[in-house]
Amino acid sequence: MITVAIVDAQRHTREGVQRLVDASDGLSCFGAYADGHSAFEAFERQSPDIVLVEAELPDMSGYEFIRRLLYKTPDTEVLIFTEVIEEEDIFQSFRAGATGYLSKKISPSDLLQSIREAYNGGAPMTPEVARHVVTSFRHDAKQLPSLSQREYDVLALLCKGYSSRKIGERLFVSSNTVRFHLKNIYRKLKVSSRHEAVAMVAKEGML
Amino acid sequence: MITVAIVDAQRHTREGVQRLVDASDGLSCFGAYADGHSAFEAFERQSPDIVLVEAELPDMSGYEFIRRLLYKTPDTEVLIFTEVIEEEDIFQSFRAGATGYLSKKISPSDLLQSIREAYNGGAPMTPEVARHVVTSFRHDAKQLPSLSQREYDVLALLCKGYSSRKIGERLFVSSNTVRFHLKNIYRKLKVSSRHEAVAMVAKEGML
DNA sequence: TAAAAAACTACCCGTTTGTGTAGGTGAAAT
DNA sequence: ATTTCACCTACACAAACGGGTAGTTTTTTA
Repeated sequence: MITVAIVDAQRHTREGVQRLVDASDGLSCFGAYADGHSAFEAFERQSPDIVLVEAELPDMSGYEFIRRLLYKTPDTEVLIFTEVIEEEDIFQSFRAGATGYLSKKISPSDLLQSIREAYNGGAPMTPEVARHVVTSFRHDAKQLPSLSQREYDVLALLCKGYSSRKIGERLFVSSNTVRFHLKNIYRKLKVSSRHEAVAMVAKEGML
Repeated sequence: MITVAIVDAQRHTREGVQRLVDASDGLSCFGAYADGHSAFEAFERQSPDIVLVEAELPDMSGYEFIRRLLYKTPDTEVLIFTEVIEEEDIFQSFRAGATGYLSKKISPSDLLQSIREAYNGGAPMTPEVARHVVTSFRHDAKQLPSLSQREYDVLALLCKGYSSRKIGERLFVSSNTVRFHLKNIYRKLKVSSRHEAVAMVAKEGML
């Protein structure tokens, strides 16, 4: 039996989910709560397997709720269940540890299916959300100045925070050589300091 | 009519997909190709709406295929369709511009459903893949040493690549003051150079 | 095999940086 | 009311850095 809790300010939503879940095979409603604090209170002794939570609760944001919940019970699967899909909120939620992100427009059967999918190691998302997530990985083929293999090695170590000397030790060359490579890297990247280079690598997501 | 092409080394797979697609409503098979080059040749005049491609082709990797294809026709939706799911390959593919990532274990009806979803602005993924993608966003709530507001300002500019002097100009303080703040930032972050600080900010995703 | 590219080392010079020390202001907390 | 904290400035010194020049070896490629 998979236990499901719903945290949502609207009574209408809570009751709807509760009825749906209780009426389905293999799922049972753990509880329904109007805000974050009453949910935490109820989870004091035992937590549900799955929690559906709104992106914005009256007393805290959805991702704050997630962060605090997972701090106590990291194995709970949290699904955002929201009316409005906000680009930034998607990423905040996943960063906080959400397992999925669903629109309230979803059909009842798809909602049940999503809950089961989350329980079975998936990450159910509304198609629109999935597209947002996937496109966030795209770099616009911003192709990187062609660095030589050695330059990549040096740059990689630089981005781990190593100094010229340390990089030299790692690569079995002198620090002079490292600085020589750095000069060429700077030229190709059009920067003029280590921290600029590291910043650019981070921003462009290269390497 | 949505046109679908399949690029896969195995004849068995190509023929299976071709038959499935042609037998379905609203989809038609644009063509089936055993490797990247023959696909590009065929796409010379016109491209299909959707391309299913293996993660590893005989003549190039799946993501190289994607990169080159999208360079010519950015509106094509490419779905990876693969036997083996490799963590790293998922991200490479999405970075290259893949719209979805499917396992060959998928059921025929789910495959058709996925193609339609891709066409309609979604990003179909096998549940396992979705979970990988979503967890990649998680930072383990590694919360950052508490920096003061000013220190955050300085750090932010540093991470944009500015020098002490430039930061000072931006914040209307002397470069000495900037260096003073940097000292304190280093102490709190347990680093001892600008590029280390930038590297840490990038890695931990703070700021 | 010859030419080109990459990798390596070294030295110089002016600037920036890291670190320490020493102090002044104003606002918030006790 | 005193302390704490963030914020600011200044100066000094050694170390590291960025940029230039110059040359050797190794590997790739034509």
